[in-house]
Amino acid sequence: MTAGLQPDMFDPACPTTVMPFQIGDKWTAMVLLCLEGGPRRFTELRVPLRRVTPKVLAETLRSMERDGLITRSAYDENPPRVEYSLTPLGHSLLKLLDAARSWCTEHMGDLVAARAAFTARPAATGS
Amino acid sequence: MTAGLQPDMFDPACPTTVMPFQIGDKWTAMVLLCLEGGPRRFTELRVPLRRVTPKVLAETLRSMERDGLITRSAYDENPPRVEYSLTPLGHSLLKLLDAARSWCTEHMGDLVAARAAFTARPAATGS
DNA sequence: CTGCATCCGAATGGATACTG
DNA sequence: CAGTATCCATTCGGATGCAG
Repeated sequence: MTAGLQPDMFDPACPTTVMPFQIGDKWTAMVLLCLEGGPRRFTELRVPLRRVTPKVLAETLRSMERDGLITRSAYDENPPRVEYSLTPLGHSLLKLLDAARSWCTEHMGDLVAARAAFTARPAATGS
Repeated sequence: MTAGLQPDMFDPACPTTVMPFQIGDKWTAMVLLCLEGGPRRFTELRVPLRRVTPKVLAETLRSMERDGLITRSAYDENPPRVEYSLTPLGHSLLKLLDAARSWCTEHMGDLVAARAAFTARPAATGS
């Protein structure tokens, strides 16, 4: 496979962005997801992650590599090519991420309802 | 139960602090854990969380309440008393947290090893 | 006791521009 | 293409002090 990544893979409008769960840095989980389908190149990752600047993406990738979540393979060609891929450890994290996503799917309604209820509450005892 | 919380429940030296997960804000997960055994009072939470200032704890609690993770019960007594307890939603999150902790337990070795390997690496191609 | 207000410092995340 | 370097804005966590 390794079909191109969908540019709208992480729609900013997606309500899951307000989920109370985070893996690593802000973009770590998304990178994990992007890498799920096979190795990806730096620029390739920037497509669905178009909100991230190269600097931040590089930092994220670097820390993920440091933690053994991904592998960086640089090919000394011209033009240069670098590929990032998931390690077994990264894959195992993916499972956890999946659990988190399940939770989100399952309880998003409650969450939204809770927020709505909370917002509509201030008219209580006091003012 | 509701026995007193252990002051060293979250030892700063605990290596799990470097884990790549986070639920909500920095302290959310710990509050969740503290509330696992039953309702707790504000000051009571400050014992194991002695590193957190009242302001931040209040903020954390507030946002957790907003998300329907906990319930805040204020008793208009003298002296004032306020108790926080987990909602079903909070409990369900606890399960997820548990999954995360399992992952940590299981893969912490890999993580530490990866970091060590990464640190010891810079002597590669170049200087 | 509870927890809000103000001010502050550190850390993140990011924009822009430049290099191998 | 794949980053790095510099600078900047915002946010976050926190210290201190005050109020109900």
